[in-house]
Amino acid sequence: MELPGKTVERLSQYRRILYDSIREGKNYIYSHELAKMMNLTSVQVRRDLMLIGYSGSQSKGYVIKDLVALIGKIIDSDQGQHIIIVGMGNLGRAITSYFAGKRDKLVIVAAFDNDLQKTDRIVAGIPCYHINKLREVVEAEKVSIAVLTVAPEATHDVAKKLMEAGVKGILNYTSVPLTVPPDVYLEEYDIVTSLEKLAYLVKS
Amino acid sequence: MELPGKTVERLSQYRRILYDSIREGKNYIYSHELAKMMNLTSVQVRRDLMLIGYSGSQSKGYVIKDLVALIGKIIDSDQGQHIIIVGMGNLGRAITSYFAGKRDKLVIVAAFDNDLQKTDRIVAGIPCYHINKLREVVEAEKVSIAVLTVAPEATHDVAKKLMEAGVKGILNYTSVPLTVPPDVYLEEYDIVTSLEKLAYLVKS
DNA sequence: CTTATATTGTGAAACAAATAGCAACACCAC
DNA sequence: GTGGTGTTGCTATTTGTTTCACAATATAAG
Repeated sequence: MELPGKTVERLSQYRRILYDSIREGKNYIYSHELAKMMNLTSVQVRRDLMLIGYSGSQSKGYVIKDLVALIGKIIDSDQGQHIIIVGMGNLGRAITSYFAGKRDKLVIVAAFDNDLQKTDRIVAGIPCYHINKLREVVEAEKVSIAVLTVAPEATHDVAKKLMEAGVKGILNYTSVPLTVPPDVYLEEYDIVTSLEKLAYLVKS
Repeated sequence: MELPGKTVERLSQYRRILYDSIREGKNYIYSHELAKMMNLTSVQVRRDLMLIGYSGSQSKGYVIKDLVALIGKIIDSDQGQHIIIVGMGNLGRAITSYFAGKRDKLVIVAAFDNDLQKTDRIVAGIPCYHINKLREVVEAEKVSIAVLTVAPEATHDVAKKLMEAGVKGILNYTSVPLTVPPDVYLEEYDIVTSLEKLAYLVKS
């Protein structure tokens, strides 16, 4: 099953909201309720759920627990996936502490930096190694995803090392656009670009 | 002129790359060179430039200086725009130090927090106020854009305050989806969602 | 039982974005 | 000059995503 990227993003967010609903004691939810909480239309919610083949009850809506389980089957891997943070500056630390323990199936297992002050220690709760141990750790820990928060000038070099070590997903927070082969997946979010886009929109 | 959102994002990135090229002493650039640096096709570059009405020379390519100037006319406001960071935790500080001085026409003028340890001081180079001074500062400094990095439970409340104070663009880095009226622009980037999307892609 | 209401599920239309294809043109080598 | 090459600019097409419109269905009320 080949899901549109946007749908996958929304599934992740549906799940988070549904966890909250479960915590509040809800068992069922209507498409328009979920839509309202996510600031989109009920049609879009139903379309997304149709794409993953989930059916609700026409009077009670969707069974939250079942839906969460199905989203889990789609997004999560049974054995979980291991993540590393490369570049333990402000942003790297922020992401690490923010994410810590948020998801069962996604675990940040290590961080890397080239600053000897930070390496071979626990930083923000996870072990931080020198960048030259990257390959070793990636292979030993079976790391599949890397978050890239290094300085711009190091980006290309580090990205190359990551791919050579076998990382298949890169979340690039640097301002340098990357090129990856087709078997590697890349998500890029640049703060300056986001702010400039807003500046353009606000201006008009 | 109504530009596609994706085109605006790319324009921001073209400009950054073009600055580098100028620094290297280049005066002209071909669509395929720019495309290669950004990991897209030359057709896409030319179409973006067509949309903003820029014409290059058929043999020498585009005049970098002129192109940068035109992108500036589209994205920047003459008088510049003022930005605030709301929530001076790890992420807020990371964004502040990362962005500081990166752009002439976009200036971070203040930060806000509810932690008295951080307020009424300079944090990461900018003045940090208590959140209850938000409206006052937004009006005094003519702030048009806010970066939201507060705790999830405070998100809705703070977003409401921002809009009441007259902020027209919100960059939401919290995990809580926001709803905004049509005259306010919103960009949302959630780390968990990005990682889960990668997890889905890597899995298959 | 019948009707009114609220919901899901989905084909079709509309919209947005990326890609392909090609004419027009400038330059170079000869 | 003339032909070859490499480039831009633009139209048409394809692809991906969202929205519309409505049939089907379950429930509740009369």
